[in-house]
Amino acid sequence: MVKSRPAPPRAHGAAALLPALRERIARHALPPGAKLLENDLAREFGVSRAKVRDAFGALEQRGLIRRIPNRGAEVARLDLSQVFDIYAVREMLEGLCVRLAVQRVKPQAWQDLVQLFGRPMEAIVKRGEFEAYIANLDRLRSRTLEAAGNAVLADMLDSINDKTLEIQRRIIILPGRAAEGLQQHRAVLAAMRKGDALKAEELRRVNLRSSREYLERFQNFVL
Amino acid sequence: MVKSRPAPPRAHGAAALLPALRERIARHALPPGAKLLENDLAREFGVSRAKVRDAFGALEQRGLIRRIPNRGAEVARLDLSQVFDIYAVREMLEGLCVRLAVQRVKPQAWQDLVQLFGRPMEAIVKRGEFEAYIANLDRLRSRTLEAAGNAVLADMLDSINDKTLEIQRRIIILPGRAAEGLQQHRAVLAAMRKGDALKAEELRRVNLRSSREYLERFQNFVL
DNA sequence: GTCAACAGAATTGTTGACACTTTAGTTCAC
DNA sequence: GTGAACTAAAGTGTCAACAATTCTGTTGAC
Repeated sequence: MVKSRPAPPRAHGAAALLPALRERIARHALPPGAKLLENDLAREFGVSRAKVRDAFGALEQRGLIRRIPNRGAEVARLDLSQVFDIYAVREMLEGLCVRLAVQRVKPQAWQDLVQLFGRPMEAIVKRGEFEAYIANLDRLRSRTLEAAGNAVLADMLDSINDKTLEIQRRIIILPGRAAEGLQQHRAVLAAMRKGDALKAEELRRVNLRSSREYLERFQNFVL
Repeated sequence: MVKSRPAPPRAHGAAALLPALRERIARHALPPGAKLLENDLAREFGVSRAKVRDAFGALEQRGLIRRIPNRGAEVARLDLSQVFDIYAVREMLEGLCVRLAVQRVKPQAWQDLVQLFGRPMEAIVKRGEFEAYIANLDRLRSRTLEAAGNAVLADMLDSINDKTLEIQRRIIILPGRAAEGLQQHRAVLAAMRKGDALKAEELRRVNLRSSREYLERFQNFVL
């Protein structure tokens, strides 16, 4: 057998290791159940096994991998009940995030997003350009998180996002979901633009419950 | 100098290390800013430095310690704004916890706690027995968490608790706080006993906002 | 053909030594 | 005395070798 030459990582070094693994797990480049071999990763990233081990520790803390003594590490599997648990928490935290954001910045700050979620996003949904749709959703999300100015909250939503990113992507491509989601996000943005923090919070929670219902209805397809 | 003989830990071994450090930090046995020396801890717990290092990694992930390269680890300091950030998140999550708990178990299940928070707790508050007061509060808390049956939520509240345990203790001993808190907890329990999940959630949030206000008013004393 | 026992390979877990950085203390010029 | 330069000590970061465990493929009895 020829000496295996794994695909070279974008960046070498210990600094790149942990983010790269998070990304791969979140995007299911490493699917649930995949085994992580210390030696392979050490070679691929050009770091010592000890560093890989450290990264595994961090990933385990975040609940992204599962380690069994003497038997190695594998990407954690999410069963449906765990996903619903996450949704319950996420609904509260995303709602809080929107409320804080509205309370902390002036309403005009959202004008560009209101416009982006008007005609441009409608066209994107009509053409089925899911990547662009998701990218704009992410822009809204990060703008809101930044405006909320709560590091603890940001941390928790980050951790949740790592675990459910791929599931969110699969929900968005379900029939009718993108269009329905867009309507809901517009409603949230309208409340934000008016400076109505409580209404924006409630509408964001409605949006997440709606997403949750799609998951419930199409669970066999998504998981 | 005589060979130092540190106070022996309750239990030896790697398994005891992480919980012990969490406990010491949460209770300010290791106060904010205290330096953590790898060698000392390794000797004290009878484990290798590598294990101590692993534990440090976990503590850092949880935000309990701060590590500066080549300069070691010290217990993280919480400034007031961070504590308020935590309170905002905690209000949402504890509220969710109570709501889920009420929705998942039959109302009679809370009867013993309703009684405990009647006369017995009133006497405890009157006599200023803060340790007993806190112990019963903790019983209510863990019962609710268990009934909620949401592991993700439990994890997050756990993490929050580690960071603010000592602050909570200092708030409780503020003048009038224990008595006021008891009234609020009784109201929550009454709603729980009636099976009114939404009302219980709202009352729990009221309780946390009230606690937050005490902190705001007495911040110079608490921090 | 099936299964248990065994041997070798692969993988993880642990340890100790060593290099690097920071801190504290000392010396010495002025 | 004061402060800069140097030295020693303490502590952290890194790595490679070794030990222990699990996995895999093979053999052989029935």
